[in-house]
Amino acid sequence: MLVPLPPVSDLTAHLGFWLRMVSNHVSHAFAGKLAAEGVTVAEWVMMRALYGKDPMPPSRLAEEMGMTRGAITKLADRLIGKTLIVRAADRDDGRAQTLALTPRGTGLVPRLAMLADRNDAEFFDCLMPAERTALEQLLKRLVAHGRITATPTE
Amino acid sequence: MLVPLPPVSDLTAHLGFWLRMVSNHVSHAFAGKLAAEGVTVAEWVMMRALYGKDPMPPSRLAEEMGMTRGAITKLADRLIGKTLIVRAADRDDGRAQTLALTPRGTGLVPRLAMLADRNDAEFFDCLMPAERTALEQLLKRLVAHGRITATPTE
DNA sequence: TCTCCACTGTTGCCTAGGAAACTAGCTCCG
DNA sequence: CGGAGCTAGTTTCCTAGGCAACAGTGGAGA
Repeated sequence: MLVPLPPVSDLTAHLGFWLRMVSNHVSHAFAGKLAAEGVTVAEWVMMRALYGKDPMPPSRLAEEMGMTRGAITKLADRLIGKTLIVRAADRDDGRAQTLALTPRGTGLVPRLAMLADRNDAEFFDCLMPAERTALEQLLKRLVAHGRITATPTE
Repeated sequence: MLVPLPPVSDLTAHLGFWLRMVSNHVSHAFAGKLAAEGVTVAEWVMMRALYGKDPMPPSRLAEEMGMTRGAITKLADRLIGKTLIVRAADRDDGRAQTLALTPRGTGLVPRLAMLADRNDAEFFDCLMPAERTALEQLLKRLVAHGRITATPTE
């Protein structure tokens, strides 16, 4: 005789499920737009982090982007290969490096920012202004409550 | 003489940014809890999809989970290696396979579902019931508007 | 000054998933 | 009934990131 299975909460019962579903989709769509410019989301985030700032050590980027230093090394290598950023030795500390946008990289950032604006509009313009605000406030509350710090890249 | 940089919208100006920030964090925390049971998020989603259902072809799982068939093959291989699911040849179609939970897999699903419940509570219990509802409605509206279908795993 | 330890960045090695080529079986149509 | 094309799943190659070991440099204390 068959024992009935214990009831199990549905996947869709979790807010985390819906959050991830929307987030994945929005990010994936954005990745597609960036790909047309030959850039990945992680590359965009790094370039945006460098834009308008002094040359920055990789360790700082690792912290801001929530990635390991190893991953930053490789990500930087790729951007250097595309001549979008440059790596330079730190003047004072023989161990340290700094990363900075090239002119070409600097010129690209505003174009990519436009794509980000457009992507956001594409998904969130269907909400009323008050709803957008409500969503933003809720998300920021969750960030604060969960002590969430890193810039998302994945 | 230095030309001032064009102003560029801040990363944090986008709802997609906050969405991803929270989503990543929630999922990462969940992944940590699952890891204690020796399971990944993708493995959990596959097991949950099989729970209480008839044996299912990989192609159907690929569709539901928003992954390629190739990825499903490998994911299934891993779960088979852990004796949590089994693969069987389809009775009628010589090409087709079916996947189904083993008794051990079936027994594990409720334990994992508890972890999912707990993870959701950890992040979202700080919201008032009305706020939870509001967030859920907004996310579901976005899903509907963006024609989003696949179960998120990444 | 020399030694030990901390810190910075880099380098394998490993995992996970996508894209596309490939195999095997099915189906339809001549 | 035989071949062309379709379909299901697998396999291969590639990318991206984490982890951990590593090398080189700096700094503090004996």
